[in-house]
Amino acid sequence: MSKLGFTQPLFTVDNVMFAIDQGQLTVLLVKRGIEPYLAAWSLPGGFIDVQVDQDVQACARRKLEQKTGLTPAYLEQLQVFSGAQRDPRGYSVSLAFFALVPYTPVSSQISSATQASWWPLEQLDSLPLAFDHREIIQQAHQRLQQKALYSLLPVFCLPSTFTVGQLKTVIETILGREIQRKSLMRRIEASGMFILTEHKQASGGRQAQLYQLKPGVDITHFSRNMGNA
Amino acid sequence: MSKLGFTQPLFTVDNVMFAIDQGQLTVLLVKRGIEPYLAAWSLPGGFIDVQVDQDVQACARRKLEQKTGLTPAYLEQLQVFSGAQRDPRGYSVSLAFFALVPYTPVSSQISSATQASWWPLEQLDSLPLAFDHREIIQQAHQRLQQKALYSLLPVFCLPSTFTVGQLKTVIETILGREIQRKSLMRRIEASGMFILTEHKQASGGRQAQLYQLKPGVDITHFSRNMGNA
DNA sequence: CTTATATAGTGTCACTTGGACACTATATGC
DNA sequence: GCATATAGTGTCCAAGTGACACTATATAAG
Repeated sequence: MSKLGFTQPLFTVDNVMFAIDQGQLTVLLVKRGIEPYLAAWSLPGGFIDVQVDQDVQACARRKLEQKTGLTPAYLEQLQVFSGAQRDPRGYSVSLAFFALVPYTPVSSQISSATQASWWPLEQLDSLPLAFDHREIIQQAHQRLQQKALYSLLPVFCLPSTFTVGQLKTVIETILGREIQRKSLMRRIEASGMFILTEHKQASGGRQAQLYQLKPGVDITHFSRNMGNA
Repeated sequence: MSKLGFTQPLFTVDNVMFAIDQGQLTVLLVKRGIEPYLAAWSLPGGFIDVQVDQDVQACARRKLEQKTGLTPAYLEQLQVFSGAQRDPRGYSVSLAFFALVPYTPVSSQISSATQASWWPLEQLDSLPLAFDHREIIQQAHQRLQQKALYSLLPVFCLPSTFTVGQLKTVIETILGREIQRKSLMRRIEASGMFILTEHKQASGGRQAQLYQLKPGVDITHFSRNMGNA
């Protein structure tokens, strides 16, 4: 049995927070202000503060708040990325989180020197990213796409009241292809997750019903995947 | 930005390894030889050795090998359990793994003083367990049941060649209810994951076709759940 | 006011895949 | 041979999604 006093790895937390902006799936990144990877873009995260953070989830929320000023609408563990090589400072273990939020501009509301910004996934190829963050983002993206097939998780990319059309667009952006409005409406009703409100107009056309998440409901997992996948 | 030198949490790895023995879903536990929770049963795991373990996955395998003499047929990350209270030695972050293996007796092959043993899930209620390991086991059990609904992952609880009847029994044990043999056969064929061999007899009856996992195949994820769930 | 058009929502049928269950196939033991 | 036990197939039904036509209601142009 191991005793205390062993060399421990560096434990950190990273957040992959997604939002939809102008029909594009975007991820929140911060520009690093210190070595290593100085001035490279990276996932908002950092070391846990055992005095402050009740658990790793709380740590993830705090890091997001501090580095970007945003609070995730949805947050779950993704997976651990680890190894001796991934961080030049030493053996590193990083727990990546996967988060969703309605799009909110972020450029000016951060007090610290670090710069935060939303980046469309499509533009990441040409962006210098720190550590193995490119791979982490890719894993998170896959998870998001998977969940969009068997749940309505993408609602967390929308404001508290939204229309079916908006949700359809968000899901299509995440999946990268079109889905049937009819199928989506069937799921919205079958899930029982939502309540109705008044009306609202969209760009020229019939007014759309506004939906709202019932407080405290769990996300329904459907027994079949959507989108013939 | 955090600097090095911060107090780091204790990072550990735990394994929830399942097998089927005599029609019962069992989990592999070891009796603790040190404080805290001396003499309580616990998940095989421990501290990472940054000199030896290439990553957390390798650490999990090493711990299983050292403490139980077994090598998992399947191993994946479950999730992190963390907090200031879960370990009296200090703020603790534990990455739990979820593992499957064909049942193998384990009592005598361990060299160390720690004692390892398979425990049926049904008997855990009356067993004193260390830390929050009861909750971790429960989470792993849920994950296993979920995966059994949309994949043939339970094959990793069987020897390298097996019959449809055996797989059916394993899945039924995991789910705690019966499934249709016909449905299972449809999935086995549709997955393309298996190849055939000769024959084999079961207790009085027609000989059953023996199947074998194709080397290097990925586990198929079906687009619908099985077992009307 | 009428009409074109754009978006919201419904009706309906086909297709896919699991559930149910009867039926056939092949082994063992009496 | 016959009973029985397990293996495997044939077939119909049920549930949920895809496709797509059709209806409903808003705005804008003439």
